[in-house]
Amino acid sequence: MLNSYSKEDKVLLAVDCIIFGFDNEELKILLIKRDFKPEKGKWSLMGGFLKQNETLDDSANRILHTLTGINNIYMEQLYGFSKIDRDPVERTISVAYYALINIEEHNEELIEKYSARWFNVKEAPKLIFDHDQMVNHAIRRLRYRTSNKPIGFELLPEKFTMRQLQKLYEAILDEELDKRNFINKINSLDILVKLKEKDMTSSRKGSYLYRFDKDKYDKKVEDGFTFKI
Amino acid sequence: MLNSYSKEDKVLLAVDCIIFGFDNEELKILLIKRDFKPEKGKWSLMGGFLKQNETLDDSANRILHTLTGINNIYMEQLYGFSKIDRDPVERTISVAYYALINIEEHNEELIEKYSARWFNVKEAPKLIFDHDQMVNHAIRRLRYRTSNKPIGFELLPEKFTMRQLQKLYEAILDEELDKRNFINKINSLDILVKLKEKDMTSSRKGSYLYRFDKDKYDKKVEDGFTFKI
DNA sequence: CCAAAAGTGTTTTGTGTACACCCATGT
DNA sequence: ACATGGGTGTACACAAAACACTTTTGG
Repeated sequence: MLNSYSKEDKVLLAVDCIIFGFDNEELKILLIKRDFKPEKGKWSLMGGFLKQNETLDDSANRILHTLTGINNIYMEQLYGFSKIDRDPVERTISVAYYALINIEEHNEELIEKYSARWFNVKEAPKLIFDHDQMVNHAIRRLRYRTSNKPIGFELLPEKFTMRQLQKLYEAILDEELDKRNFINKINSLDILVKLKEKDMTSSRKGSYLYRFDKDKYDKKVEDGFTFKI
Repeated sequence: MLNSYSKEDKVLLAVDCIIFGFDNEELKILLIKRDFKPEKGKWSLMGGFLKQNETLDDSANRILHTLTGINNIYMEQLYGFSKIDRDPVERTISVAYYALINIEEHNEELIEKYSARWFNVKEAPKLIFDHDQMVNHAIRRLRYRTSNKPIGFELLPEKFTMRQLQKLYEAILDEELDKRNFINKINSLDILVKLKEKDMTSSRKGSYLYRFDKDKYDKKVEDGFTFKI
């Protein structure tokens, strides 16, 4: 009877999450201030250890929920980090995930409980272990993914203006985009619904609100459409 | 004193490798026939368990060397697979890697020792566990990567003809390409050296051999060049 | 002389990029 | 009336795609 690979080494497996948000101006990441050793008081990604009865996705979901109070967050597995001494306490392999949340939805109590704070990705402090490397990896992946999949909307409220969407892409890609070209491109994709409502907070004229039409997008994909910005 | 995360679960961490080769006609993968339980006699990816003193890359290199006898194989980490029951023997997380080798270089003895065989990716047998999923993942990544990095050459001998290179891209992308457009594109990249030698095996006229000029490519990249096919 | 693969340019089409003015409104 | 951001279309440049004939040479 074969019921274990008993002579093989077992290791600790951690999951660390790069949580992205967008405040209408800058791309941000949510970091926590460690209140435990090692590196107590330093900034870090939110993480945790994989449990025996969880998948990596389960674990990432649990960790994300713990810090934000939100379920069903958009997330994607990034990469496995395995340098021998990456965690000075004990050999730990970490699988990094990145997640996209609507920054308005986070739970203040939890943010306080974990001494968490949103940082502009360009002004984030140095992080513990190899977490900076994880963040860089996440940004690269985010740039690629948002250019080829309509996931940017995860960072916005359900209703948003064209200007917000453009600012979002500018923040992610870290480059300025031409307003007319951007709008033409988005409109040619034909996956947004223009609402009758206007957002009046940003100008006297007001700007129309849009909504991402997921059903329409899914149908177009079935017919061979590929999102590309 | 803090020297272990003692109450956390530890898990077995496997590394499984999708090994690609190219025989001038088709994209192939190297599979082994398991001579151990579970699933003895079934086809599988080559794999192994991560050891305490190895990184994931180390582990993948070791596994690749074990089967092929080759060192310094081009490889890239793909994804972590973690379904609870993916391995019926014991909870095992597997990190998949894909690797590219020149199919001529493999070691016959080792191939025999592990009952390995090259399969056309389109005609591969059903594999154990979630290995089919890993292979699909690897093919998608390979398509993306070969379109954006000059790694296809890893699958060819050092000297190769334009026809071989085109066939390689056709096999990877699983679509036919126009001969003139392909050659024009490759030439415009200006990263190959045309040799004086001809390959006389494929036609009476013979076709010129080329070599990838890595130094030239690296210099061009420094100057902002980006490979794109 | 013929079969088989190698080699070679031009035209058309589509996509990306650059660019400037009027509109609506609250104060 | 004016300041502020919102909204709109066209021309040009470049890259991708379509496309067919000539060359070489061993048998």
